[in-house]
Amino acid sequence: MDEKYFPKKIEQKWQRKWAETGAFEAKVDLEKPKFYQLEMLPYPSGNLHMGHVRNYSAGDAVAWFKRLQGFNVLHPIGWDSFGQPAEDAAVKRGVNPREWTDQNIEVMRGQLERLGLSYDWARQTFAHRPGYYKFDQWFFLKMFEMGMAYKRVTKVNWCETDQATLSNEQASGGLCWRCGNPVTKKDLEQWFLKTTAYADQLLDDFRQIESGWPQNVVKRQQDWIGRSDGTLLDFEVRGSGEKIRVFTTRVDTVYGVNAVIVAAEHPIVEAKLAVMSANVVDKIVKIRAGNAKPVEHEVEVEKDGVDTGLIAVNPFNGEELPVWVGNYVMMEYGAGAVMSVPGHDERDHEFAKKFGLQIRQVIVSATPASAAGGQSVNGDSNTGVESAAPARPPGDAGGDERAFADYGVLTNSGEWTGHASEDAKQGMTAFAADNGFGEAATTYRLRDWGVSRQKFWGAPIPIIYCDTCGIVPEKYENLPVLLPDNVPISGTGESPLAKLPEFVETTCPNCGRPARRETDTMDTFVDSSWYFYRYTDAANEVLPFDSEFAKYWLPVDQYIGGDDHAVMHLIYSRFWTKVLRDLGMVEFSEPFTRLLTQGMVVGETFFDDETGKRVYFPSSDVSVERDGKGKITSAASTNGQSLKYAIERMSKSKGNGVDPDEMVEIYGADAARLFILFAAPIENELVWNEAGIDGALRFIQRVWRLVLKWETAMAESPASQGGTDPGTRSGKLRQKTHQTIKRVGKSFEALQFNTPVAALMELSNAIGDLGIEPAEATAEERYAVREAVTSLVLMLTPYSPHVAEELYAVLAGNEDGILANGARFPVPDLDLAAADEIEIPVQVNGKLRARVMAAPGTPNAELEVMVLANEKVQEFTRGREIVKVVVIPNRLVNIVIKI
RNA sequence: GCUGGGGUGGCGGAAUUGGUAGACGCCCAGGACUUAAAAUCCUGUGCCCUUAGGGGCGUACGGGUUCGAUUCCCGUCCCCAGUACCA
Repeated sequence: MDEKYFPKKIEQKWQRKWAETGAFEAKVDLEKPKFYQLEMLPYPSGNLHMGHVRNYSAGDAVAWFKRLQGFNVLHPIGWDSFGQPAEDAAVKRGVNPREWTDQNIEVMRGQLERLGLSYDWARQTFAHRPGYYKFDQWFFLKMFEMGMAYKRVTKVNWCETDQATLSNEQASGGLCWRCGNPVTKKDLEQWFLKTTAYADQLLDDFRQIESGWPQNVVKRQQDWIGRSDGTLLDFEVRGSGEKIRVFTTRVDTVYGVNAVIVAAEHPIVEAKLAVMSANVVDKIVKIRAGNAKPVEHEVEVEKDGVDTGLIAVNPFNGEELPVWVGNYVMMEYGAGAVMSVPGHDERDHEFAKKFGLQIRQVIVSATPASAAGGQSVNGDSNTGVESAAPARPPGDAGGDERAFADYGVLTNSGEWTGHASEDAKQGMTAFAADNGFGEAATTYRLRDWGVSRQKFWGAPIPIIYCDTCGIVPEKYENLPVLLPDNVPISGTGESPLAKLPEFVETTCPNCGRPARRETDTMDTFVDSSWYFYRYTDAANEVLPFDSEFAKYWLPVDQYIGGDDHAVMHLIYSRFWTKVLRDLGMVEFSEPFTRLLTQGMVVGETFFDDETGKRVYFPSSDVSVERDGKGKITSAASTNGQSLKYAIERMSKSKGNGVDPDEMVEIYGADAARLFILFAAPIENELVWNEAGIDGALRFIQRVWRLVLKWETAMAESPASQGGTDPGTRSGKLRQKTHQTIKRVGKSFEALQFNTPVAALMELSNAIGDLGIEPAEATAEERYAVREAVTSLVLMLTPYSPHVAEELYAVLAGNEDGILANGARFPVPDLDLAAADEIEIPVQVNGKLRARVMAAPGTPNAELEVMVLANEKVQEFTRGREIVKVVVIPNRLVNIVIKI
C-alpha cells in the first residue's frame, strides 16, 4: 500500500469499481431481509449544498450499515425536477427550462458521485420527463374517478412575488414557502385533491409509526390537521325564519352567550345587506377588505366588528342576542359563525370589552380556590401556604380579568347548573339534537389540497373541457399529455400553456367535437408524493409501479430529510399512500416506518454595515470577536469596516456557502462525510466551521498509518483465537475492540452518528497506546491487533467507504474490498466485552473519595469490607460514626457518616 | 399569547436514563523529532486555592425529594422551533 493517504486516488478507484460491478444495484431477493433507505430527493437547482451533503451522508451511512449487516438494501435517488426555479431561469435568462434542468442534473449527479454515495443509479427518476409525469396524470385520473379530485372556485393563497398559487401547507404562517413573502387571497377556479377525506386516518394512523417518527413532526401534523370535536347549534334569526349555524367546542358555556358573531363573508350578511344601515354596510365592506389583505406575520390584528341590527335567539334559553360581524370569525372554518361567550373565551372577551358587551360567568372552577383569578391555578399543595382568593360573585365574570377558559362546573345555566363541563357538553349536545336545533360535529383545520398551478414547468392536468360533455378526463391511452417544448414564459401569473393554441385545442375524448385542454399544471408536490414507489419499478411504461415490487420493498424503512417538509411533503405522501391503498395498489397505510429529520447546516454570514452587501466568509478576511458562548459580538473586515452578522442557512447566494466539490477536492469525500456526521448530533443545527474537518482527515490518516505499520505483522498473525485475559496487552485490546463493536452497533441502530466516531477514535487510540512495535509483538498480540484494525476499518465504512474498502483490501490480502469479499459488520463477543475487573468509585457522604478495583459481581458484603478497609476511605471515616453504607452492585459504594 | 424542545468547559458535544460530570474532537499551551518549517508523536487543558500531597466550587438560577440529582418534582429566568384569532 501507499505510504501516504491520497483521498482522490482511492476515491476515484473505488467509485469506478462500484460502478463497473453494479455494486449498489438492488435486486429482489426473497431469501434476504430487505431494507429500503430513502433520503428526500433533491431539486436540481444547479449545485449541491451542505444540507444535501449532510442528509445524504447520513442516509448512506444507514445504507452501508444495513448492507454490511446482510440486508438487501434499496438506496435510490432521483430528481424533483419540476418547479418554479426552472421557470424563473427561463424568464430571467431566456433559457429553456428543460435544458436548464437537464444540465443542472448532470452537474449535481457528478457531485453526488464524487461524494461516493452508494446509490442505485439504475433506478434514477426524473419528475420532468414524460415517462414519469405520465403517471402523475395517471394518478390524477384515478383520483378523478374516485371523486378525490374535483374543481371549484375558491379563494386561494396567492404569492405576488412568485406570481403563483400556493396550497394551504405551502402558505403556512401566511408566508410563501419558497420566497417567504406574505401571501394574499385571490379568487380562482382550482383543482383540489380531497386530503380532508383522510383527515381522521392521517391522525389515527400515527399509532402505527409514531415510535419511529420525531415527536415534533407528529405534533406539527396533528396541529395542522387540527381535529376538534364540538357541536353545531342553530340560532334562529328573529322575524325571518332563517337560522345561523355556529360551531362550538364549548356548548357547556351556551348560557353565557352574549351575541352571535358571523364572518363578514357569511351568507346571512349578504342576504340582509339591504336592510342594514349605510354605516353598517360600510363597516362590513371595510372588514371584508381587511380580511383579504396579506397577513402580517407576528402582528395581532386588532378586533373589529359591527352590530348588524339582526337579532338571534339562543335555542337553550330563548334569550335574544345581537348579531355582530366580527373580523376574527373566519368563513372558512367551522360554520363561519360563532356564539360569543366572553366569560369563557379569550377572543370573545376581548371583543366584548372593546364594544362594551355584557360579560357573564357560567362556569366556575371545580377546585374552589382557583376560581378567583379566572385562570387555572396549580396550587402548590406542598407548601401549605395558600392564599385563599375570594370567589367571584355569580353572574359577574369580573371586569379586567381574562376569560376563564378551563373546564369546570356550570352555574347560571338553568337546569344544567351544577353539572361538570364534560358531562354538560355531552348532555347539551344530545339535548340540542333531540330538539332539532343542533348536532355533534367534528371540524378540521386541514383543507383540501389545491394542486392547480398557473405555471408551465409542471405536469399538465389531463382534463378536457367540452361544451357538450363538460369536464372530461383524458383517456389513459392518450397519456402522457405532453408538455410542449417551446412555450413563451412571461412569469406574470397566467397559465403559459393557455397561449399555445396547438396545446389548448383538442377534441373531446367523449364526443369527438372540438374541445379545450386544461392549461394549468400540477403542484410539484404531486411528483414527490409518490416518487419512492417509482423507484421500485422505475422503467415500467404501463403502470406507475408493479404492486409486486412495492410489496417487496415498501414501506420505506428509514426516511431522512429536513423537517421543513413536516407539513407539506410528509402529509401529501401519507395521503397518497392511503389513496394507493384504497386503489388496491399497496397493502399498508403508512409509507415511512421511520423518519429522521436532520438539522440545518448554517453558516455565519456577514454584511457590510453601510451598503448592506454580503461579505464572503471565511475566505475573505473578516475578523470577529466572540463572547463567552462563542457568539459573535462584533465583526470587522480587515480594512476596519464594521460588519453586521447573522447565522443563516448556508447557500452560495448568502455568501456563507461551502462548495461540496471544493471540500472534496481539499479533504476528500471520506473525510468530509466523516466530519459532517461527527460534528454534531444529526438532528441538531450544525454551524459550519472549517477547523473541525482537519480532525476528521487526521483521524483517517491515523488509521491509514496504523494499517501500514501493522500490515506485515497482521498478515503473519494466527487465524485462531488470541488471548482473552484483560490483564494482558492483547486481552485488554480485545476487550476494547468488542466493547467498541457493541457500542457502535447500538448507536447506529439508534441513528446516532456522532458518538460511534468517538468510539472508533478511542479504539484507534487504544491500538496506538499498546506501546509495542509490530516486530516484537507476540502471536496473540498480532491477532488482537488484526482483530481491532479489521473491526475498525469495517465500522468506518458507513462514514468513509472508499478508504475502508481500500484498507480492507490490504487486510484481506487481495484486490477486493469489503463488498467483493462479502465482509460483514463485526459482531461483538459479549463475554470478551465484559470486564473482569471493574473500578468502583467510593463516595463518603456523596463525595468521591477513592476508587477500588473489584471483580464484577463481588457480593455487597465483601465489597463493603474491602472499601472500609481502604486507607484513603479511612482518612474520612476515622473517628466518625458510620450511619450506613450504600452499595450499588458493580457501580458504586457510598458511605454515610455523621459529621 | 399558546404548544413543543432546550440551557453542560473557550467551541462542537459525551454521560449505560438516579450512581466517577466533561468521553471523543476542535482550539490553545508546552515538549520531542528537524538546520528550519510543515507533518507526526508525547504532555497539559472546567474554575478557584495550594510549593506539594491535596482541598473547595461547578451541568442557567432558587428551592425540594434522595445515601447520592446534569438526570426526578416545584418555582424563576433565558434561548430555539412551530403557530397566528381554528370558535
